[in-house]
Amino acid sequence: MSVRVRFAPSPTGALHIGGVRTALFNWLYARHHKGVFILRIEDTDQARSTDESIRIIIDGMKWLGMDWDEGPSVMQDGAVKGYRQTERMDIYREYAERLLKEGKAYRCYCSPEELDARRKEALAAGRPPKYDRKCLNLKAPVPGRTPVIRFLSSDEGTTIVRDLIRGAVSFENRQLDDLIIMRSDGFPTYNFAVVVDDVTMKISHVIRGDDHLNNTPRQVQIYRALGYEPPAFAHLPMILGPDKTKLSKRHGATAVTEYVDLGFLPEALMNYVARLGWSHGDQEIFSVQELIEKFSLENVGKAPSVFNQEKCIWLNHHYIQQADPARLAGLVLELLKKDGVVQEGKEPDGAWMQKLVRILTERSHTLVEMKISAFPFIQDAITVDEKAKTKHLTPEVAPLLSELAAKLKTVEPLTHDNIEKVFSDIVNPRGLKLGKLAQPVRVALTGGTVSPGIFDVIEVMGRDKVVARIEAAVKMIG
RNA sequence: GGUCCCAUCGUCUAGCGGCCUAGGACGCUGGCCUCUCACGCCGGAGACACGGGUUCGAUUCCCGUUGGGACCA
Repeated sequence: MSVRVRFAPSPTGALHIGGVRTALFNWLYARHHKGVFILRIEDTDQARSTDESIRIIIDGMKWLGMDWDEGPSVMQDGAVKGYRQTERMDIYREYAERLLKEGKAYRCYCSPEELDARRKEALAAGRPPKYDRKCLNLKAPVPGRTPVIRFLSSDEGTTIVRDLIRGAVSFENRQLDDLIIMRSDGFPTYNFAVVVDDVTMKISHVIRGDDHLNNTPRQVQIYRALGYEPPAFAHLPMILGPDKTKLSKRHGATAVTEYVDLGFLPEALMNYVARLGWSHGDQEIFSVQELIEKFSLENVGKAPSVFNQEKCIWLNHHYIQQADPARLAGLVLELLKKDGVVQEGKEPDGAWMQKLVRILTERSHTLVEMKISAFPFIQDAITVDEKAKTKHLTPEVAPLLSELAAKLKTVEPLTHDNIEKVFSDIVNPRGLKLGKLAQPVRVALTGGTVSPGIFDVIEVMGRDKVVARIEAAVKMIG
């Protein structure tokens, strides 16, 4: 059986982590089985759906490197065409008509108020608040009312959902009432639209969040009523926030765009999200290729998992170490431009940017950290931290700094090893430890007490800035 | 409230009856390295929710309790 899977988000806002995980597992499953991955937009909630949201979802997936074989296209003017439910209205109507004709669905004219009243009544009488099928055997339309269409569900026996992750989950049919499949405004309801979509798109495996597990028996019944065998289901456990409730905005960053802004690399986020609910022995680090090779629904767990940003940062650090310096240089440069630290057209030399990035990589957990560490190298002026100044820029180091500045003026070439020699020549005769000179110089050059190795700093910062800043520090001491 | 799902260190997880005095990773922590901060390396604390079964033997199977979650209302 050929694999056809889909990711079907509602375009009502950002692409959040939960959505990414669902998309990722579908994508990995498709790529692993050399199947087809479809992106489909569930925009029947017209009031909340926007093209802007679709574009955000598309951008997010592209950023992560998830490509799809079938899906909507973004036009020149930003409009989104294809693979969206609002373009498929007549298909839903057609299928609903069919059920109606076959006596598997019926029109219902009950108003929301009436339904509500009867529900309360039932509740008060201790009966389950199910729809009472008042309209089931209606002979003629009720004048002045637009009907909804209800699915006639069976009220005996059980419906078994065969789930690749949960096993067989059974539901008593009498618990399920005759759900509305078409609203009075002519729009299909979620449970009906998904089934019609999945049937017409020949979806083989429905991989989605387990918040849909309870909807599944109804959908299974609709599949059968329509004359199709249901696809294979795989309900993924939820991703929770640190307080173990469903991950949401109040838990901090939940949208992919936020992870971009926080300075994450897409491969780090992908690796992290893949390991949420899925594992492959003890392995933590997976390239995209490995994920595709090793991914299997059998190794997806059942328990929900908490999103842990610390671990995601650790992975990001790992991938920053692995990344090509040219790529990192480009990304950091973008951030510097966004901050206005670098002006358009006045970009530093590319080779130099790479040199800079190389000395910053080791201690950067995010691109944003890297960008901040780059400031002293890029900006003309630095601000010297007061505490660092009083601690390290003391009168007794002034002569050492002066001597250093003088010597650095003539060292040729200005390389790590040569600089190290200069430091030794100043420090050794006096019986001082290197740190005695290195820390003050660090403060003089960067304004703070944290930086890459001081010889690297000097080499990359360049003679002019270095000498000027050391001399300025000497003056500062007075 | 009804239905359904879930339950191993703080977190992500390995474990698919004996290999478990429960392994790895993040985080935390002690040390080493060291020009600062990191990185790296070595070590440490830290979990099978509880109670019944089944079995020669349960983290692993079954039932219940408790606790979480989701959906429907």
